[in-house]
Amino acid sequence: MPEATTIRDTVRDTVRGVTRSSGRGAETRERILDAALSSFGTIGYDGPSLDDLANGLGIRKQTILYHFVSKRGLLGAVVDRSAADLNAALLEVLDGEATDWERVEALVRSVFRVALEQPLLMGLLREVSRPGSPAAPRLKGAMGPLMDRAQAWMEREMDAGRMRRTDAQLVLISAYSTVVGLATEIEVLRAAGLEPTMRTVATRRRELLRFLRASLDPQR
Amino acid sequence: MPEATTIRDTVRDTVRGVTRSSGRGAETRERILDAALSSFGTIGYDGPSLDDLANGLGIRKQTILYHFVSKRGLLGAVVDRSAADLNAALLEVLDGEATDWERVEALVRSVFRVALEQPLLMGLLREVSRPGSPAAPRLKGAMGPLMDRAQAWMEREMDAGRMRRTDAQLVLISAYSTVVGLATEIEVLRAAGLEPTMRTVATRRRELLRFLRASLDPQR
DNA sequence: CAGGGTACTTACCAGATGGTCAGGATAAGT
DNA sequence: ACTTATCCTGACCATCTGGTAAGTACCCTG
Repeated sequence: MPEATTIRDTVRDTVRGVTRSSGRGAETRERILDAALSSFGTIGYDGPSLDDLANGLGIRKQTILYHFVSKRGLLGAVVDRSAADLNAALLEVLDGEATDWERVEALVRSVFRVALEQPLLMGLLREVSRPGSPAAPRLKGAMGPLMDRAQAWMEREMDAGRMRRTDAQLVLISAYSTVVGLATEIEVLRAAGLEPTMRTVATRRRELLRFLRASLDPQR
Repeated sequence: MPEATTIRDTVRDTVRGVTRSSGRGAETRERILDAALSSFGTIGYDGPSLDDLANGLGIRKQTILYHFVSKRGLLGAVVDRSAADLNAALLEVLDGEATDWERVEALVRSVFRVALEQPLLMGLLREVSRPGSPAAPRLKGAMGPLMDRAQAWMEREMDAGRMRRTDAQLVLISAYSTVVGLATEIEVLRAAGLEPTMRTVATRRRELLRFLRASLDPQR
């Protein structure tokens, strides 16, 4: 049975990885997740073999499979953990007291802060944005609710006239692409032999804010 | 000898693919290149196996290897052909009569036109921008001269005071990232179920032009 | 018609990869 | 001391993958 392995095992694969999350071997588990995030985020899901990952950790591949059942299970766990990090950063802002345009600015700054602190996470995002990526649905599931919430909030703001009326989803996607593109840009800079400076990032952030302002701000 | 296969066979692999380029089987060759561009540009170099590609074409995998010697040779040929397309579009502008800022605008429009007409090519660019991609050096070799020329031209303009003085390379990379990011954005839009509209592209182009203007235009 | 180059194929293979299975070690509970 | 659950490992395997070897069919040219 070489086919029909798309939805079924995506579900099955993570039953164990999710439920049992603390105990003696939790440390190893985290180390595996860190290494996987690093590798998946840079060279992609198919980049490292389980043996590669295991060797890098001084561990046998079977240990990885013990913790995550399958390679896709590992990917799922990595995506889940990273999405949780992003969600936490964004929820903090969404639950904060900033209002209207301030809140948009705060959201953007928050995302860019995460991008700077955890470039690997951005790499994973970019990787996951690829068409064929097996993690795409997983990420959609993990980040979807937040996106829906953001979209709903924006539409409420629009209804109240505090935000110019446009397609909220389109704006969100555009913003998302900018952030993911930032990861790409950093990689390209590195490939060209230039260390990414703070200036690059700041420029992009300014651009994104300007774009959002142009799309959303009711005055002007 | 499992290692040491980076530079040597990149060179060797394409000897045949490049030299013999017309004849009876040239049609098959082009069909293979088309399919490879499409697959590499969407799901990456490791995405399709040679069997996948061959099956999609109703051909045996050995036929592909006959024409391109190895899978990397195929990738090299795809990158070369795509880079040639891009080069042609850009050279047309560079050799044109537009001057100063007009020329920058013409270049940007030219690139975006190519991006719209050949989205697959953009996909390949994005794919190639990934850190581990085996095609990165190849693209660098194929596009490098043009980039150098553009950079030299920009620096001449700067010396002549017709262009504000900044790091030409940085500006080029930024522009490149924007274009590649556009490809990503289109993919994300598709993944979200939205057909990419002309509006998205136009917005991005306007942003890029504004960015370039802000970076380069001596007045303002 | 002999000979050689071109285009393509069948048969086959060595290595890598994800994954299974049957343990072994250690600490905790009874 | 015996059991049990957790964590980890060695041995093994089925499959897939890029690649090689050895043809076959079809021209064209002498």
